[in-house]
Amino acid sequence: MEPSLPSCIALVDCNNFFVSCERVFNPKLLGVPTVVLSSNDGCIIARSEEAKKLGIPMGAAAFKYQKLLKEHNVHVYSSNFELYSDMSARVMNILADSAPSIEIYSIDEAFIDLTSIAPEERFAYAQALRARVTQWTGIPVSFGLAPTKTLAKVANDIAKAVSRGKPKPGIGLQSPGVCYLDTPSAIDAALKYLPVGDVWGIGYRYANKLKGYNIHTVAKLLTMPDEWIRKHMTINGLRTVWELRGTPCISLEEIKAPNQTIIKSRSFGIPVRTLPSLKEAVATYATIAAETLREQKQLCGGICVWLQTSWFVAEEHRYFNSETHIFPLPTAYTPTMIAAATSLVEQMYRSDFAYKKAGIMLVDLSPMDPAQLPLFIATDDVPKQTNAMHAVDAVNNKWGSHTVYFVASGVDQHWKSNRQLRSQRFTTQWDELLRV
DNA sequence: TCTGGGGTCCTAGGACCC
DNA sequence: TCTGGGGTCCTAGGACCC
Repeated sequence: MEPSLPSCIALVDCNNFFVSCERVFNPKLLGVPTVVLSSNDGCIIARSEEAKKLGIPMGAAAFKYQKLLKEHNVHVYSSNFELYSDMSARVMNILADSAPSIEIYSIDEAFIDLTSIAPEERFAYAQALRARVTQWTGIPVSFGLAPTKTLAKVANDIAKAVSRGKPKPGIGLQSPGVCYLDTPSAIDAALKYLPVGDVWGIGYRYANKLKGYNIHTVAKLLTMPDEWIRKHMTINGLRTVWELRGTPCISLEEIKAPNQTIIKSRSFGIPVRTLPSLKEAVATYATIAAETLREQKQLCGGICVWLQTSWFVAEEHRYFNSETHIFPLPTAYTPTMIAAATSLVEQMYRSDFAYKKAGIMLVDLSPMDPAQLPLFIATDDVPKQTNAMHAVDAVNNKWGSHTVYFVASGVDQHWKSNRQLRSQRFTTQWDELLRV
């Protein structure tokens, strides 16, 4: 008899999440090919099953598939992150209410720890929870259950295959959208022919490198000695391998660690050539970054700004530059950050380029409370600044973001990203509610 | 042949994830 | 014409300290 496994982690993954969100509010999209584009309508970042069957790859440049999309009447949407974030919160709340403990891993994925549930009840538990999420939110989800996070990812892929009508006979317990790798032999069977590149933690570079050593499947990878893995794939690769062998090395993080950096960057809807427009853009990014910073109750010690042209122009028309400003006093005060960001843009700006993108990064973050104050710098203004930002945030939270804003961000913002194909923000804006 | 030993901090580059 | 945005971690090497 096989011994019972010590731990059980479930990976819950929303199927084709952004497309599924659109479908909740627009049922005519059900069963027809549908895709969602990235910011600035650049890439295809979510595809319905029907769209995948047309051969549209993940991350494809939208303009390259224009013709195919039209020919097959594919429904195309700009991304609507306000909607997706809200739908994500609904899914996560249901999971958090039901599960013993949860780590929200990304906008469409969560790990939950089912170790405390009796092994013989876990499969039915997952089926019931899956049905509840779909019934309450309209979002289809998949559950993969296994002793470690990395194996739960593998199980989740099988669960999705079952949903598509392609079960893998003899590998653990399976039903549409649920797979439980419940025994060592089920795990062995799941890994036997699995390509190494399909494993969580092994990207295409490592997959190529492994191919060079004639290692194509996970089963083969697991025969390699620890020292070899450590040498060629660092400690992270070794953790992945141990996880595949059934030993948990990546723990469930129930409490999200504070960000170490905050990045805001966007491509422009049109090529931007003038300094004032670039300054407006980085002032806008500094403003929204500062909002995120204050939301997280953090201060930043520095700001890094970059400007760039498109990568897809002749080399002599390419330009990238970045500069960092260190604040003498860590801050979350928007005007200070706008001043620093726009002054860095002035330093880097060259009039002979067409800029495609700019961005800012807040670095050296520290907690707002208790703040580490310097000895030799006057801090008299800090309480006033804190109160002012508190008031601005309160107004914008109550009456909608951008109710009060800094004129440095520009008024018409003609450089803004394209997103003409965005659906309504059905769940977060009163004037965009679904009409029946 | 052999050139002291033990540390910290920073940065660039490379890897990964969604 | 048109190619996303936002994150984390590890390692090697150099600068610098006593």
